[in-house]
Amino acid sequence: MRLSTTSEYAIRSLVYMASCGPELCSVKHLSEKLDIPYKYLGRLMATLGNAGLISSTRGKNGGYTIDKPLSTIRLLDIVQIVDGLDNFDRCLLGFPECNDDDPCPMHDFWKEHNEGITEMITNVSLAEILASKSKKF
Amino acid sequence: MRLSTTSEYAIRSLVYMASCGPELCSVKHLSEKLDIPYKYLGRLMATLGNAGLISSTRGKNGGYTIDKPLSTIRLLDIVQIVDGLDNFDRCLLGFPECNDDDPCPMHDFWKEHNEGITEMITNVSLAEILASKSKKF
DNA sequence: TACATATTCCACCCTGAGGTAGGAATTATG
DNA sequence: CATAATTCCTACCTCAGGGTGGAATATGTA
Repeated sequence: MRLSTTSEYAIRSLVYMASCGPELCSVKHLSEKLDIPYKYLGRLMATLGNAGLISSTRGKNGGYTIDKPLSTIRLLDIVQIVDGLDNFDRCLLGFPECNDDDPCPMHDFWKEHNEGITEMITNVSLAEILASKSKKF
Repeated sequence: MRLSTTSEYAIRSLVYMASCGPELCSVKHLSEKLDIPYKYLGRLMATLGNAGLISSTRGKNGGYTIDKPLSTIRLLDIVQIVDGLDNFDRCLLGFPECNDDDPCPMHDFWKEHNEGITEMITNVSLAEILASKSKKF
């Protein structure tokens, strides 16, 4: 019942970048601010860049920036790029066919939570997350 | 947002055993009925036995049986034995200190789902699961 | 040129899932 | 009673994938 470490890194990095506005964030800066391994974060940011979620600038004073409206970047998009969506909207016992008509033994107990989480990651965007009162990244 | 494969195996096996009543279930029988790798299931059942959740009988016509009231075996107990509880009641972004007073950026969005799931696995027992109308194991 | 930064390739460690090989206990059967 | 069959049990081995670090390369700025 958790995200992968990589997804955690990605979300935290993007939330921090969003909080910094349009200015460039280098991997080194992000790594130090968020206490994320530098090399690993470098590759993760490249992945997010290749997916079109962020854009990069090389050379001195380079870095990454978010060049899309924050409300268009949903949690779902981030997780999908990093980990895929196989672990979401999934039968708790792993049955490929599990629904109201042909439920697994856990279906009735799992359904509401599964749907709630799926709805949450689908609808929550960086804009909503930034509006929270958190002091952490 | 899923259980480990091993936890899935454990729950499915115990639900099936519960549905069989007090009679012995061999690993071979369970493996074939539930389509779970034989050797892997053997070790898993031994683990559940060592933890006291089920009891074993060796020799011909031997197997495993549940000798406790089904209402006393909670989903939490099963998952705890197999995987531990580190992945439950956990901050979505991995912060060790995350609560209403010092929340992470995702806290407000994750809290209700986290609490709901924790409450579900804590309160649902094999007795309730057996009462469901599922035809799968 | 010198430096800072992104980007890519390779090697490593740990864990989960699964397999191989045998030992220990109990029962069926000649 | 003796032996074979069945079953639990335990110790290692393999393999893939996630997370990590080192090193080298590409690309831009001062």
